[in-house]
Amino acid sequence: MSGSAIDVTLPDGSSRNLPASSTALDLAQSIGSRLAKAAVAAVIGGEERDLSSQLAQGDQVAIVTADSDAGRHVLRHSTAHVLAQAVVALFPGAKFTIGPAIEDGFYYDFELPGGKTFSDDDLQAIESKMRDIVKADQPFVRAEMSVKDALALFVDQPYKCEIIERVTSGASDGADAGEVGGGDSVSVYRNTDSFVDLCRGPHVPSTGRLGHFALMKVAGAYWRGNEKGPMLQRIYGTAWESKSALDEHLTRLAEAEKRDHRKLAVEMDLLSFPAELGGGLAVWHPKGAIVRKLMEDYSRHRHQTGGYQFVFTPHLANANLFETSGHLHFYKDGMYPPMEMDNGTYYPKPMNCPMHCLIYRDRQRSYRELPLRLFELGTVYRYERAGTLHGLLRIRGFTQDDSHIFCAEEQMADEITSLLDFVLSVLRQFGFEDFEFKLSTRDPDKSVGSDEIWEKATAALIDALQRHNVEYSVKEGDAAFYGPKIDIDVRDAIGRKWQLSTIQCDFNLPERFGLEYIGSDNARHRPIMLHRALFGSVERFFGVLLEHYGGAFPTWLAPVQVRVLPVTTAHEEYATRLVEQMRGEGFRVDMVAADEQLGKRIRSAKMERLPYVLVVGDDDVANQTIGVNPRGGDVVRGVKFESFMADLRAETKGVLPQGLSS
RNA sequence: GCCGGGUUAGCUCAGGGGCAGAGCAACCGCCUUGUAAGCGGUAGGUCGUGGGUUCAAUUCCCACACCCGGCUCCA
Repeated sequence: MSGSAIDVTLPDGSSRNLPASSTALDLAQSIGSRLAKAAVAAVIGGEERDLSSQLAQGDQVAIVTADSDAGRHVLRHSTAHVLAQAVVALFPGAKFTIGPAIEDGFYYDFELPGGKTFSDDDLQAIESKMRDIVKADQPFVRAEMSVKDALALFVDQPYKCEIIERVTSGASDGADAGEVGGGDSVSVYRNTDSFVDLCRGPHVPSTGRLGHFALMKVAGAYWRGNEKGPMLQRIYGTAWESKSALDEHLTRLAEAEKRDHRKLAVEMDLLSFPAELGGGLAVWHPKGAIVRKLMEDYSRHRHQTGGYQFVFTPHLANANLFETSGHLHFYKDGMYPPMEMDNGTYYPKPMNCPMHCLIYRDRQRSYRELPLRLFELGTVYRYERAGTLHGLLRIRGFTQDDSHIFCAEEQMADEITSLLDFVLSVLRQFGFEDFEFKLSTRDPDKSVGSDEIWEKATAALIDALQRHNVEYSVKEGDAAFYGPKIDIDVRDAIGRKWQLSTIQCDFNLPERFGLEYIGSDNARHRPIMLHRALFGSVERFFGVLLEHYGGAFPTWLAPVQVRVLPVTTAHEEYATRLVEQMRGEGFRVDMVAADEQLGKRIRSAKMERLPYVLVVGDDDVANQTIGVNPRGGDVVRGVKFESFMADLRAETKGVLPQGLSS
């Protein structure tokens, strides 16, 4: 081995001998030209660096390729720089702020002179300018400089100066670190004589490595996410390692758009949001209502057999109740305004828990009654700010599948553990298989109760998660004001994540309401309260389900399960007999008479996403058979009607108890 | 709440200071049909609401309601 050579170690443990002062790109080159072509950055000694970084003797080096998560992150971050350069070139005087890579893409926030805003036409012009920059194959040249020099360099860019000052003064909350790194010096990346951006990197070697991107939309965004700060103009884009990856992404977006629950709800005549009713308030049409009812029936069935007791509580309550619970203190702005009445002030309820506390407190409780599980499909009203409403997913009046479990402290861990089983089992019935767990902990500024009880409650939740042996992430400071919680996310049929269920531990409301039970020691004790919702909001869950199934509800949930189509009028009598028999067994069935051609009627049924279309003609009348056209399957002619019925019964059996299937 | 865009027939959308348009759906005929759009006809509108400019406003301006994309918020 010559003295002027170095050895570096690759991720697989092998080592490689290179000439001294070789760069990461040289290393990639020496491994293979295909790798070098795919390379966008390197990880040297655990740190993400540019490909132009020089390697030293003994370095651990991994080449980051464009088709990895880390590689796409680099591509997107670099593309954001190109966006900034294009905007600065096209809009003289524009101030650029931050431009990070995000899931599937990137954005960059700008402030335009005179408070101007971007239009869709601007977006096209900017994208075209970006393509010029890519074509010019400008290098990304890294430089480190002192804070003083950097401040001088960005003298016309107040937001950049603010970032530099915050990071170097140690005031950064971490969000800025992605831009500059930190320490006494900062790094910048220069593309041209006129364009240089503050950045930690790494970046691709040159803009020619980019190109599979698209600008998606323009939106307002607050500087530093601060509602009281200036409103900036944000441009969102997406960027990928190849044309095919970009196309796939755009196809996924189109697929998601097709599944949009607001669109499907109109197409399938499920529900609507009449403007006359006011924002965020829905009315349920018969076909949406039957699906919702089935969901609720299933929920009631599971709760009834799961040891819960049903309760009902009113929609309004005296302000005193919400003062006791603390809701008025923490969420007054999110509550509907009060109504003054002869004997006091009343509010529409934003939560059911205070009322369940009153039911508990109505009489003295014994330890023998615990855990006491109260369940209600309780409709609540929350004054969501106008700009936050979003179909069924963010709505002002909604129904929670809400339970409050009152238990002794020593029962808490077991109760949470069995609750997790219960939640997952219910969610699985709706076709969800992929779950993620999040533990939210206390925010000292927005909470009540002693440190001690918060620690106990958090420990109980962690214990339950560990007993289930599941991975979970921790969200610091995300808890409710009364206690920590576990939230459960699910992935839907096309891989999107939705937060649905929540299990919350509460030592505080029992104290505020003075809840007690008499223990076996004949002394008074304070119960623990567990809040939990599986669907969360029935409306929101319905919206998620609609997108998850793309409108094609499974047979047990479908508004119409079977449609019978007589080939001609002559077969209508036979068709009617079949319909009556199926309805007699509780199935949801209809018939469309032969006023239109069969092909047209089949098409309509398919567009309505019906699970089964039965076609009956001469052969079928003669042989007591049907033609079965199942959703997503092949047509089978000459099926014995009884055989189809046996399959249909088997398919829907056991979800709901007898008598609740419609 | 903030920034931007939007609202025309039941739905999807075109149009544009001077008689309001299409496709699908609906309704009425004809066709009697074997697995994803048969043919013909009819009807359907205070162009989101209110105000303003104008000889004239669905079109331009303002306000409000609702919707969409984000931001912020989300017990």
